[in-house]
Amino acid sequence: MGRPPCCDKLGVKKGPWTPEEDIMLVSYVQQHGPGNWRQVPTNTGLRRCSKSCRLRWTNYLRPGIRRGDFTDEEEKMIIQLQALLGNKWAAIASYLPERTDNDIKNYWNTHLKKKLRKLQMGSDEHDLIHERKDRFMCSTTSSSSSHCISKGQWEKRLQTDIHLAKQALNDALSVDHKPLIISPQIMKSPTQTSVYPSSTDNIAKLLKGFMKNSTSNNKKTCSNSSTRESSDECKNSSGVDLSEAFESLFGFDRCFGSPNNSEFSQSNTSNESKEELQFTMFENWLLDETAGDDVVNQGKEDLSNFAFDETTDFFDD
DNA sequence: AACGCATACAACCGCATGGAA
DNA sequence: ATTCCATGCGGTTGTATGCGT
Repeated sequence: MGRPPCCDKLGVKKGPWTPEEDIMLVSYVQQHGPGNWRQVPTNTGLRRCSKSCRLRWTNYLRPGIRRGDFTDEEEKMIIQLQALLGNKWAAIASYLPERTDNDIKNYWNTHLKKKLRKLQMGSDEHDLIHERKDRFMCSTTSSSSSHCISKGQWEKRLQTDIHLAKQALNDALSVDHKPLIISPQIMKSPTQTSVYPSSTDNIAKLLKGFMKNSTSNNKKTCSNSSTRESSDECKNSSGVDLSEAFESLFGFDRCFGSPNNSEFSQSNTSNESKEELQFTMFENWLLDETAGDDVVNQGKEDLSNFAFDETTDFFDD
């Protein structure tokens, strides 16, 4: 029996999301929380497949997503984890809570794959290639190795590392599916909120880009690009000040600290009672999500002890 | 300035999985 | 035990943008 399509193909919009659609989706999730995606198109009026809504939320609108350049630390971590786990992007993403699996996957495919290939093919000298292969093997394996090892040893070590990684994953999953925080930046942060900007940022950037585009080219809708630059024009084609509308929707953003997190939140006036009112179920859900990381951090040293120090010169040529 | 190619990334597609009925 | 549904996941595609000629 064939599986029915996840959504009616007729009348379902595809392609890039507009800021208006984003706002509709985020406001819905704010009220109802994520989940029950099947109901989202019906309840929001979005002419999108439920799957598309979920994907848009998890990959772009969800709070806590950091976009843009990957740090060296993140890069190394991805390489390490990819070596251990393979293309298990969701598993890898669980170690980089600010990044989505999609982002990591894209980054791997567009940057890291190439970098590694270059590293392996970069030298004409055969010996040098061997030396680098050995370095690669050393650097992608156990933290405890400070010298290069034979292939057999390397395979054994890899198995051990996989075992450790699995253990760490189990640990992570056993504590209420909280992500394992490895990033030093996150470790250092006194509260999770400072590294957990709301989705406001994501849409704020997007909106600004949209406004820029819509003023110069009304017929073209832009969606999503973190690279879109700012514009002072924040009205859409219908004259609605989207930034204001957005602010009214997401004024709670300031509750999550980080004043530089949101361009919109900067213009907020302090109003405690208003803030309290805006402290919705959605926020509680967010806060719940951020709780308990300290507990998770315990006993996660197996994986966090990966020898980043051994790979610090990984891309040095 | 125009064109073509390369790159980056958002979004889609189809399959897998787990849970409820 | 079986079916159905919701969601998760990884691979792939489409398109905007950048860059070189």
